[in-house]
Amino acid sequence: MLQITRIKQDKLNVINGLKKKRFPEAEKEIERVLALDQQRRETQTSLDNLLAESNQMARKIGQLIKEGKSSEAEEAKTKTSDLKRQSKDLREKLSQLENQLNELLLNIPNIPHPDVPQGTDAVDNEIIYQNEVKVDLTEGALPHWELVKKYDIIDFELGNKITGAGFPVYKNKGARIQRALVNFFLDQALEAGYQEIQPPVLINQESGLGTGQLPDKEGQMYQLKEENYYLIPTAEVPVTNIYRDSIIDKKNLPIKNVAYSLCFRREAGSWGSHVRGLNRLHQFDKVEIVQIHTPENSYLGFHEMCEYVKGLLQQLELPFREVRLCGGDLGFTSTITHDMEVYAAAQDKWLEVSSVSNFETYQAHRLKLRYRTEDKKTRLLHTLNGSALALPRVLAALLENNQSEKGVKIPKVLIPYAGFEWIE
RNA sequence: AGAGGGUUGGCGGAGUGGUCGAACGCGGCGGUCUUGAAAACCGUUGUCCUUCACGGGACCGGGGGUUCGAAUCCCUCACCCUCUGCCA
Repeated sequence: MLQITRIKQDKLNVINGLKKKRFPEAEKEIERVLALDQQRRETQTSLDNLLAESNQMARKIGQLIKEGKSSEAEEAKTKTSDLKRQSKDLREKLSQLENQLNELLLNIPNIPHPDVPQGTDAVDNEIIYQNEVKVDLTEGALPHWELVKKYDIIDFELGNKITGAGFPVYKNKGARIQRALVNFFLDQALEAGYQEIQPPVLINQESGLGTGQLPDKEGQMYQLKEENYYLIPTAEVPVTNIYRDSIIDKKNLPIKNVAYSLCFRREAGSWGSHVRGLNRLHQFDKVEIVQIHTPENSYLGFHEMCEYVKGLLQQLELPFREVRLCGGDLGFTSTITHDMEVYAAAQDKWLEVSSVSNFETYQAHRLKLRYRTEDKKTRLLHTLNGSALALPRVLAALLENNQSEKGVKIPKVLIPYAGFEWIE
């Protein structure tokens, strides 16, 4: 959520930023916010004055009763009834204004960083890095959805039977390679100084609001109506919400957390014939990294995270590129996002396996996540997160790129984790 | 799931209608003392809104109500604890 003070002080840049993000009617919405805020403050002032008067009267009445002057007290009581009615009205008006303002702000996205390129969709994204790894596919190479059948390691039909589309069953070396990937990713993160967290996979509404999945992505999350809980779409939500409503001691910064979790996404509307096999699932495994920084340091953290993720892909010997998302493709809550895409050779597609973002104060404002400055003031922190990594597409690329007549070769770093060198 | 008890500041813990934003203890911060530290002693110590400022206002789990006045009374929701039930 954007801060009103920022909108006031930096209106033009905010509007331009929203336009870059292709937010419709930016000027109009911002003017509405400012007008509502003006009204809100005026109402608050009148209410405060009224309450101040009431408080004074109440104190006076108490005094009179103590002194035994009951008739004077009664007289004063009748006077206050009018104040009471007025303050009740104002209170209602104020909370209405606050709700309206909140509603409006909740639906205004974050402002992109100046480095974010203009553009409307993925076509306008900027490729800022691509590594040197090349793939030599043998004749008759298969896409991963064929390979998993051939080696009997992932069963999509079985998943359909048990649950439905997008809930695959991992079997044999398929299950073991999953476990290997998770452990490899977690160990790497620990080595890089991340603290490991195992969060709940169900979250309440407040947590969803805190990181901005609500109200923006309500339809994308599975919901437990009975309890009003949501299945997490990413560990970002529970992990970042650990720090909701807190003032962090500066000496504990930066915070670096890593969490492995299952992720659940309805992917409503985005299911189609072009998404096959592991390319898009309703349930998948992901290791997520989260960092919390002071505003001064958050871009150091951002770049560190990008480099870290690239290091993982390099170790897995996968061809990948780093893509800076353009304004139109940028997520609702993000200031800047770099996607890491691996090349899956058999289907000849780049697959997103990680998304590293800096949210600056956008989440922190909703989360009330602050730290104390030298002069003892509280100030919003910056939150960041990234996948490190999401498993299915990494696996898809590994299978497709490393296949040969002999089978699928496991990358060196994973062999100690997997306990085998080939899927055959 | 049923019955009962509870939720107060960073923590512990008073407070059951009238200067209570809240005693007291611990912790934190500043100081005195000390070569330094500890101990002792003195002072200080919540968040948010509003105002250029003085100041004003809100917050004692969340929401609502009673009252001139609520941390204190009532309703409701959430959570925690104990016992019973169920269960990996």
